[in-house]
Amino acid sequence: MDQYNELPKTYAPGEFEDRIYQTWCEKGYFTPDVNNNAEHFSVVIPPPNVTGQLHMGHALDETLQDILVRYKRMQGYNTLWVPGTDHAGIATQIKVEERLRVEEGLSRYDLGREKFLERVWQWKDKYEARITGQLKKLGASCDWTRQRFTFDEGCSRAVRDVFVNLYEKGLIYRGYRIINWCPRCLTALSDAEVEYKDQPGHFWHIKYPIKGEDGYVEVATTRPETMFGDTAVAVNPEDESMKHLIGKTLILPIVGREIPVIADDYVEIGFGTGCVKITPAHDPNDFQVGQRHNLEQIKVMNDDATMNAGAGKYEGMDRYACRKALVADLEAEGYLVKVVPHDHNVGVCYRCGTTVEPMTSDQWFVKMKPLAEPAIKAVEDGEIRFVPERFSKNYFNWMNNILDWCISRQLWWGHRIPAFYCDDCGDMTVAREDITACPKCGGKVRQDEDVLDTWFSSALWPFSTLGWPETTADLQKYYPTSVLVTGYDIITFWVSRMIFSGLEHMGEKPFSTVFIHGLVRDAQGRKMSKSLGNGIDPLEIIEKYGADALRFALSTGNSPGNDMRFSDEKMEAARNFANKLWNASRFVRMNLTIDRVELPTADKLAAEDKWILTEFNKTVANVTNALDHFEIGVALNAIYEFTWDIFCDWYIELTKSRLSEKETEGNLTAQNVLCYVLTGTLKLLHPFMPFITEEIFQALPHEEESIVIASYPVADEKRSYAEESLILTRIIAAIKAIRLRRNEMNVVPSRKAKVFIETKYPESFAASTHPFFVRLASASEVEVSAAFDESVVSADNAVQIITDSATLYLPMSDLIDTEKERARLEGELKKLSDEIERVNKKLANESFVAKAPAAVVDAERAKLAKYTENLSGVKAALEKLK
RNA sequence: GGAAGCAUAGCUCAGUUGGGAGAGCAUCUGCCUUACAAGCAGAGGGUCAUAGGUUCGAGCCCUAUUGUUUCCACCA
Repeated sequence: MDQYNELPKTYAPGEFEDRIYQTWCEKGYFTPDVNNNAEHFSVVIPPPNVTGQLHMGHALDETLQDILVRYKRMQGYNTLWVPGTDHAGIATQIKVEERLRVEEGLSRYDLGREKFLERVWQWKDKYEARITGQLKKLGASCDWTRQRFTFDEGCSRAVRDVFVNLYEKGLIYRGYRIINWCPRCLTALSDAEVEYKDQPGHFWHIKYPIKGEDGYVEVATTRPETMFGDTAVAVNPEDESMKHLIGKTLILPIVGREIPVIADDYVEIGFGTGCVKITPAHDPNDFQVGQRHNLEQIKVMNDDATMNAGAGKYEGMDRYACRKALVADLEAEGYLVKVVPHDHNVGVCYRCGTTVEPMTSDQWFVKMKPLAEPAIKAVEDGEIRFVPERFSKNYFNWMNNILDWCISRQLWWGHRIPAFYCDDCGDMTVAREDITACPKCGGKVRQDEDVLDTWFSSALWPFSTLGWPETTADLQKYYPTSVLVTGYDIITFWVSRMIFSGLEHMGEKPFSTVFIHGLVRDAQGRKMSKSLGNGIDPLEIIEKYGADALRFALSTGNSPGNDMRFSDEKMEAARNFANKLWNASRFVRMNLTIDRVELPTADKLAAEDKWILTEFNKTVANVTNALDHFEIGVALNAIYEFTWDIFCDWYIELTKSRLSEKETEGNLTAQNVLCYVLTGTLKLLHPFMPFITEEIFQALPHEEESIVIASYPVADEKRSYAEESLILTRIIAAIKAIRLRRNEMNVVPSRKAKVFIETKYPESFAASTHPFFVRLASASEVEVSAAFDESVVSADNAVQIITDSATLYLPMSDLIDTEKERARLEGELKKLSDEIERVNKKLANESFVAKAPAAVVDAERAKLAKYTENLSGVKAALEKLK
């Protein structure tokens, strides 16, 4: 045993986690051989944004991935986990701008595009390194030789190719459309990037005078300042009360411009005033109406949401200042009918929270319908599967109603759109390589200033990271990837776009399974967020409890798609489990003399050995089954229960007597079984808690160089002994019964007493003469007999305990309160009678006996027999008490 | 407005083909039984949201209701 490490007295994860991770990397365990013929299992990491550091949500996501990846690696798959980060265009740019403003008082314009981008790259390097460090701390078994970044050279190449391909197929176009505009970030946003928040607001009812008449039309609006862009008022053609207005001309108050009344069924009869002001340049619905009626689009705001010349005397005012001033003026001039409070949903920028302004603008779009169709089909046909399945509804809902995707962003940090405009002839060229001269006239060209939506590059992640557009060995081996692990909050942004991108550009789905997890919430169930300040830093947790404990806490009780709460209590429970495993291993380690483990043949195994092997194999089957179904929490729970409740609480105790007899065959057998089961348990647990399992693995006799590359246990039927395990079931029941009775009688454990056992299974209890039983029965000595021997013990001086397989007599008359004992027995009598009645009723039910499976009926009959027997035992005991 | 999830012990949650409900924490009792007090041995505690239905049998399947969370759409 000398060649193996000792285990220090206390579990101190900080002492070994970093060291172990470094060794793993040096040994190259995480770098698969692409030429290995084994079936592949590949995962691409959802690339964290380089905006900052990892939070608990990431820790959960990475932990789940690592569990799957390590599991499959141990099962012998050619396993690859590609790590990387996302440039996160708008989010990162905001961060860097913010820091520039705070620290240097500069804007990005002060620096200029090139210098500003240099700063962003510096930022990226810093945070990418930080994120990488965190992943390593967490134990993520990523292949760092294949690390990628959405804005690295290869990914940029992929983006460029995809853009040109789609453009050439007519699936990317440039158009003057209405888009969501963030006046703070000064960029267009896609529909997915707008969040809706309930805000209190008002309906302002305004009079629009009818030209040539005394009357007026009353319109209601939540955004009066857009009035300057009105080019019509619409009414529903079916609305009898409004019909007479159609075709008339109105005069915009304050402005004095003339606009027509048009008919459009977009207007809902009965809602509001029945008249809707139409502002095609500042409202998506009005834009549609405007298209149908060929209305002029008048933009009344600048990019920063101040009013432009279209707003006349309000030019230069902020939109809200303008609103206030305008309303005041309308009121003063008698145009304001009333103001009604009205709560409504306001779209805000998902990055900065500023209220977005719908605006017409020149932008690039991806035509979605043709791309969405095959993507919908792939999920419908089950080629791609969501776990849990219900999230596919989410996906269908989004994909079926999808509108064209606005992909251009007026930012600097991102993939520049490869469109070149000629100064001379005005032609536009979309090119795979940068050009300087116009292919048509040779004139000087300038590249489009805009960059692409950051999700445009993330959409390509499953194949761009494997080398596409080159046909690399990695791409051939590892695409399509096996599982994508991510939160439900990102299905529309990312998952859906990866699916249609993979199908379009690779001709094949990007992954087979989408494993969805929930959010990590705080102890009160709130979302963790910066503004609430309730975020928990995974590094702090690792510092305090260790990475294994964090991983345990995140995976215990985890069920697919459900949110989870994170709390100190959970961390303590996790750390306690690690500590338990540590100490159990330390116990095994200090009793070892063997330096090689060989499971003894069945004839040498003691009853408890057969029992623990049987239980172990049951656990293996349960764990693998759960993992195969992504039931992470269920799998871990099975390991937890086996480790603590079965292995530690019973088996280790059961081996103590043999371990104390040095150099006997029994001792060696116990050592081997202990080692075999403990090592197997470590392997089962390794995907969940990689560090502690490796540290202990190295301290025990082992064949494989590292537990990382050891093979995952397979349930071994030949090493399961169901029948002989009943022996332990009987003994454990007896021990528990004795403990309970002594506890009820307030007998201190140190007080020794004899136990007499009367049983139908003397062979089972023969084992109980073994010293371990003495120990376990809490300081009792044991005598077994097939029949009750009045001469040794009588009811007058003994407590009787009746279990399924034996009657136990504890001669403790001096400790017993007779009345108490009688009450207890009567309680028992009542309980048994009730049970017998219940079972009798059930068995008397003819349809139950006829229709229920035979096994179930037999089980009930067996129960009845057992209860009846126990009942007579209790009756006899009561009799004797008298 | 459309859709989905959740509702189980005081708290946080498991419960995988329907066969008399479990864990962790908390509470109570007793233990320093030399691997572990980050521990050991026990105990108490639940009309499985409500009402119907299917079934011999429902925490689990179906319907409705209530509460709650989330996603999508969005009415000027």
